[in-house]
Amino acid sequence: VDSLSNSDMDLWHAWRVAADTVRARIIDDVSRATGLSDPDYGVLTRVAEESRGTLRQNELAASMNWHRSRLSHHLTRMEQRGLVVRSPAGAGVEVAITAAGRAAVAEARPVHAAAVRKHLTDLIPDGSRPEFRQVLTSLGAPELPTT
Amino acid sequence: VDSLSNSDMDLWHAWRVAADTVRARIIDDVSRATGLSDPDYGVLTRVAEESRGTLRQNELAASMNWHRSRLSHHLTRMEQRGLVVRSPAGAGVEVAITAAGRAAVAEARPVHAAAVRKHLTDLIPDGSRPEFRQVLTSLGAPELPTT
DNA sequence: AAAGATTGAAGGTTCAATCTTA
DNA sequence: TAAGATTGAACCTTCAATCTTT
Repeated sequence: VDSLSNSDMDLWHAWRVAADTVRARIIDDVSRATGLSDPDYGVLTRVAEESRGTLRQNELAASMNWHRSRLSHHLTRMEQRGLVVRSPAGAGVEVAITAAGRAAVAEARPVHAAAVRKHLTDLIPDGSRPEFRQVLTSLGAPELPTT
Repeated sequence: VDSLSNSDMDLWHAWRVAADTVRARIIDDVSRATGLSDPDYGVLTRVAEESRGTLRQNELAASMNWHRSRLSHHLTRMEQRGLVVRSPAGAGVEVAITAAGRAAVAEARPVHAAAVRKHLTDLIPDGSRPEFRQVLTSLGAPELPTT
């Protein structure tokens, strides 16, 4: 068939609106309050959770599911703003969070948590949570290899 | 509080992964098969659904929830590729889909429908649909004015 | 050679400033 | 004047090509 059933169309629409809305609201709250973009926040929290505040650029990219070049471009901008520093490490590069970077995360974390609660988790009735979570998990699961 | 409960964190994580995954898969299928980006597809289908294949640029932006400038930049690129044409209309501008634009939509529509089914609706058990849809709708609902 | 990183180009998005026409 | 549209700058993302170190 070349188009969606009413029921599928309806679900698709609700999904798209919800996904766009929730994402935009959370990003907006965080960036408005702290000046950090969503990618900024992701990189900083990921590096900050390492005990040494340090991570191989390669592993950072892999753990965030980013292309090498995306991370490279982004770190260039973040380094210019003093949030992280790069230094050569063997074959690759090591990324370290700076004091300014830690301060930014400390400021952003509670704002982010509040935004997630306000725009997502608080809006989901307790009774619906388990099933909702279950559906989300299956949507995000890796595709089965085609063979 | 400045961080999320385990339950909230878990739900947030599942949400984010699912939202990113579904979006990426659908966009990927469509763009790989037709060369249309997600915004391209959105603009074309919106204009194509008008009986005259024509829409005020202003109304197009409003109905897609886009900023004026975003649409202006995007139409510039689409016009260069021959998918739409702009012409002055009173105070504003009228956007019309071209034959090439219609052909592109015709090609993309079934691909898009199949992708939505494959990556979203087919993965949701019938029994979960009503409640899932209900939750999505409340997430996407407009914020209550804060007065 | 292979892995890791960078670069430039092109598309996409937002913001603020500007221009145009009713 | 006000609504509608455009522009340029800055940031973000992807892709392909290149460079560097082991």
